[in-house]
Amino acid sequence: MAARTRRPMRREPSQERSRAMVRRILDAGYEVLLAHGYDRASTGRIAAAAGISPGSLYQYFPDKHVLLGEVVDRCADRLRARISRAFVANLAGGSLPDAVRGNVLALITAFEENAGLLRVLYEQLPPNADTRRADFKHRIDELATTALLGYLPGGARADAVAWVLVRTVENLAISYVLDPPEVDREDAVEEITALLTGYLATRLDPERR
Amino acid sequence: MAARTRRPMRREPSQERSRAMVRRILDAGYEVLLAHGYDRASTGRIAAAAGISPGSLYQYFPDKHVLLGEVVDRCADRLRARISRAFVANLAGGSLPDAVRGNVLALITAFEENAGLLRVLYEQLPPNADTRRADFKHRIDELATTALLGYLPGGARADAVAWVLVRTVENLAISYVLDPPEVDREDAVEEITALLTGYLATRLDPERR
Amino acid sequence: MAARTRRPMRREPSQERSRAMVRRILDAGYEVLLAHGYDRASTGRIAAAAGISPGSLYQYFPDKHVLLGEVVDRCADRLRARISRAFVANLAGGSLPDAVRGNVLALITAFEENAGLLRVLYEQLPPNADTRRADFKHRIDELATTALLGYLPGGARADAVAWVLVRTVENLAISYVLDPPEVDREDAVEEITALLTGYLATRLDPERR
Amino acid sequence: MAARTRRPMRREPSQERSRAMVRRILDAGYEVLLAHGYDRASTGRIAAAAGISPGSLYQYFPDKHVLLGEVVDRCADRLRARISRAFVANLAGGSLPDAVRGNVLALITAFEENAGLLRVLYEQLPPNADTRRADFKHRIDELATTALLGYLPGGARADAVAWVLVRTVENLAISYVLDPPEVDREDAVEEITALLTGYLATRLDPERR
DNA sequence: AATGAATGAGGATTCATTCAT
DNA sequence: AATGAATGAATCCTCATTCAT
Repeated sequence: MAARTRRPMRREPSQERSRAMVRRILDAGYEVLLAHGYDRASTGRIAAAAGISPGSLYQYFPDKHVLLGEVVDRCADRLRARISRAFVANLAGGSLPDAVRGNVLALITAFEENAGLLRVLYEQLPPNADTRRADFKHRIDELATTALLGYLPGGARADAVAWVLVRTVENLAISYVLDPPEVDREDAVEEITALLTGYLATRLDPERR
Repeated sequence: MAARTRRPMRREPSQERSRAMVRRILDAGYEVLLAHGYDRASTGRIAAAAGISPGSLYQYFPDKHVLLGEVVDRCADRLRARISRAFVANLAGGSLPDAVRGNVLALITAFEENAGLLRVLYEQLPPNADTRRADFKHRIDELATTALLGYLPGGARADAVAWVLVRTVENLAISYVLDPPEVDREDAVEEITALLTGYLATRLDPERR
Repeated sequence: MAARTRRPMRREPSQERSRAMVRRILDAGYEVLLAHGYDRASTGRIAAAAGISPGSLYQYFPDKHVLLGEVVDRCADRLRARISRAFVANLAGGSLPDAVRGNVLALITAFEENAGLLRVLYEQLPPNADTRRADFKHRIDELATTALLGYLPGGARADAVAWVLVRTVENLAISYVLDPPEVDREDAVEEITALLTGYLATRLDPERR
Repeated sequence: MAARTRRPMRREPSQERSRAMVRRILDAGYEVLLAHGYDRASTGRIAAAAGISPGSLYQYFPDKHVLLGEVVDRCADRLRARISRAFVANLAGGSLPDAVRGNVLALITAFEENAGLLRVLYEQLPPNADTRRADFKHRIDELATTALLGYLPGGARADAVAWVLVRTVENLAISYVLDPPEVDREDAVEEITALLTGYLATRLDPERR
């Protein structure tokens, strides 16, 4: 299977192998995280899931928390990428309500497709990794804030407005997915859209206020 | 094997005593939870905090998770009571914006005064107690929904509207407290109020729609 | 086997039991120390030797090093007691050479009878317990110094003289026991005696110098 | 199974290279031993210090203990050489007390300049290397014994006398360096000299006895 | 009812050693 | 000869739970 290099590897495929191993471990960590939850994600289980020996983990990560931290980072990055794509696909919409509806729908869908991951990120606490989750949130924030600031007038409260909008969409979408109400999906989307549209209309056209 | 108690228990109001003990243990659990976080909340520490022996915990709770579950329940109940009072105090407000602003402010304040508790409830996961947090949320929901349904016309989507409103206020208030944005408190309150008022206006007076 | 106390132990025999357990653990630690050496003295082995479970060690000692520290202390104390008795038995001797010879012999004998223990104390390093061994030495020092200062005039160098004497006897005795030379025991004792007697004679009677 | 080396090894002076490598490893071992102490002297750290891979150690040493054993041997040899030079420089002295004083001083100085090494040899136990330290001692013994036997009459107890003298000087010097008493250096040297001179005088001139 | 000592499985981490390349 | 990744046993310690008293 391996290349039959006669010379002692001048092009260091070890770099490659190492990265593959890290990937494998992170995948295993992710798997264990979803399957057992944060506190049951022991080094033993992760090693087993990665098909390696427990000691080998420490060749690639200094300790368990760093490892799990990177797992969570990867989760977050994936989710962010997914969301990013969703937003981009809906920015070009026509009327304001349509654009908003599209984005809300896209966000909910993105979350629904990653419910397990969302649950880990939002319900399984990395004990002292408040930071990490905050980081994740802030990264989504940035993304959405950037997208929204285009629509807003540069008024003094632009930050506050962006914060309200971003937190509202995100929280509602997450609430809808992680803690589903007994409400039709379409109705939910429609109401969220109305909520945001009304607010946005006010903020986009200050005179109406 | 049976207990070798000589005296037939003097008619002590054991029912009473038992309840007092449960209270004491739950208080200890709460204390430990706040002081050490969920995973460091060991039975030993809780027993010590309650001034009893670890074995005695099992006289009152079948295992650690049930115990901590009830602790979390009590936290939630306390918080709910606190919020309930806040709402009640602000329902009688005059104009719609004033009433909304009052409630938003009350909610944020209530959360701020219980930030530690909130952090435990929202950032420290009871490992498989997804249920529990959902329960907590739902109970707050009920409360607020009840309060809000009074304002809403009995249209088909009343539930959806209530859900949106409740989730929005609560999530925004929690976000503001647990993950404070760089936004003035007054600005935040004002924007949240605007968001909700605009939406409520639409929903309260269907004709405008 | 156990006492059939009907009342919940007003005279706390637990105190007693606890002390017995500590003794048992320390004995086990000593045993393991002699049998396997310091670095192989693992908590597991000690627990096994004590016939208890590893976790139980921590009911009585905060960690392994404290436990082993106390084991070493006990060794040292035993040895010191042994030596103390030996000295006392020989202090009443008649002529100076006889008294010295008696003490040298007593010390060597005491060490010979505790060679294993001596080996642990002098050849098995408690990694950071330099302190501990120094303590042990100093305690023997005190003992011997006290004994010797009686013979010395209160000259300025009394300390130096006592130090030389004590270190010399002790080190020679230990060297003889731990690292036996190819020299007759009697000859060794005789030479050590001569060494010390000559020096003492000089120091006890300054005029001769 | 056999090594698949294509070229017949170019006639490299492998013998030479091998010896150089062994030296490098032993130096690394010494360095690690001084820096981290015996139990922290892991193969990994030694390999790192030698700038080679852990696996390569096993090309030159069958296992860790042999490696460290040789490290200790080298330490001892170096120390012995140092001491040897010190003795030689002081043997030509005039009067007996002067010669003795010179040697005592030289020994203490030599030990002081190698206190770290001394500490490893005397306080850090090679777990079962009782042997090794004894070896070291015996080699110093030989040296000093040889030097001293010149002064001694060939009586039956020459060995015992030499043993007493050597052990006494060495132990006192080591005690002084590793476990410094609260005694002036000069006083200490003077007393040690007196101790030895008195004894030597007796033994060198049997008639006085 | 209460105790609290005892348990023992489980967890994170280290490290001497091996082996495919 | 050299590498260094992989191993896996061993180590220390924690903690939920039980049980004799």
